Amino acid sequence: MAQKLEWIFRKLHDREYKITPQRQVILKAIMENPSQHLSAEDIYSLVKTTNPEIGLATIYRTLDLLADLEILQKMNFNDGRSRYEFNDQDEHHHHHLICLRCGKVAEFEDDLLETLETAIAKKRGFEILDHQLKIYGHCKDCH
Amino acid sequence: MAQKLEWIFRKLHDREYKITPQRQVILKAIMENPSQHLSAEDIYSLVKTTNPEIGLATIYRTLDLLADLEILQKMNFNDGRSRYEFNDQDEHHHHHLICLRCGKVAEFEDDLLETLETAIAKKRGFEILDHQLKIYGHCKDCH
DNA sequence: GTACATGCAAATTCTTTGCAACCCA
DNA sequence: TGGGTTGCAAAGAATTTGCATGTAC
Repeated sequence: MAQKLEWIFRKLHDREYKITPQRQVILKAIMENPSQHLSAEDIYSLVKTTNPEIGLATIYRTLDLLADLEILQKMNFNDGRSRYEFNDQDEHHHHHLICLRCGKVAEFEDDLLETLETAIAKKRGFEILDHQLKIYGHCKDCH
Repeated sequence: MAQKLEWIFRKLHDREYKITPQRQVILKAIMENPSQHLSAEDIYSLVKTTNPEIGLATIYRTLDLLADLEILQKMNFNDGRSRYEFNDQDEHHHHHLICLRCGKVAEFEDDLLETLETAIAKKRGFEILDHQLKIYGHCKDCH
């Protein structure tokens, strides 16, 4: 984890972005809450406990930056706000099972899509960079 | 197409919703612009040419209603607004290829996901009602 | 020292809501 | 007729922006 942070700092540094305390605490907050699909507001409240003076605009600007750098992935679950999580390109992609009753979002891993992707790429001349699969339904508890 | 409209009117009627002229023109506008992934504002401008007095709030209320009835599907392409299209449950699901350069959204059909879905359903006890696959990359023209 | 970052508040944008007038069934 | 619907304007919610001040490098 410290290793991951270092890697990110280096990525920022390489592109001449400053490693500000705000950026550090925001990254730490996200890192300490894995698989939480945090919104800007979520991160704001997490970070305000240690850095009360931080502004919500800084959160938004930082999240935008990190998403541009492909460090975070910006996602949307149709609940009116964007949510963010690490974009671990080295790991397998994971997808989301969204319960329409309780709203819980679970994750699952999968490789099956890869065969599908190569087929699409060939057929449509589309260069695939990323994908997102959302499955809606009722989770075990609500079913 | 007239048949589809009739089916929708019947669905509305069955649930005691009124078939107002506004609802009719909104449905027609969406029907006459297939595969366009229209936003509320898009539909507003389409409809205003023939019904200048219509209000944007009516568009939103109608789209909400139609999405609740699963006549439309509400989708999100991270461009800051919701987009809508018919939810043709009888047809095969189609998914989206989103170009990160020009923003074009193309569709493709697929059944491969079904094997994946039954596996998930069994393993996680998750009852699947719907799914959405988005693939990001560069389209043929931008590549 | 300087250009990039931040905090604050105001502005924007999308969407929702309250309410009186309206009109489909 | 009467309750669902509409249009309008105002309210809300999420996100962005302008600008003076602050600070990483």
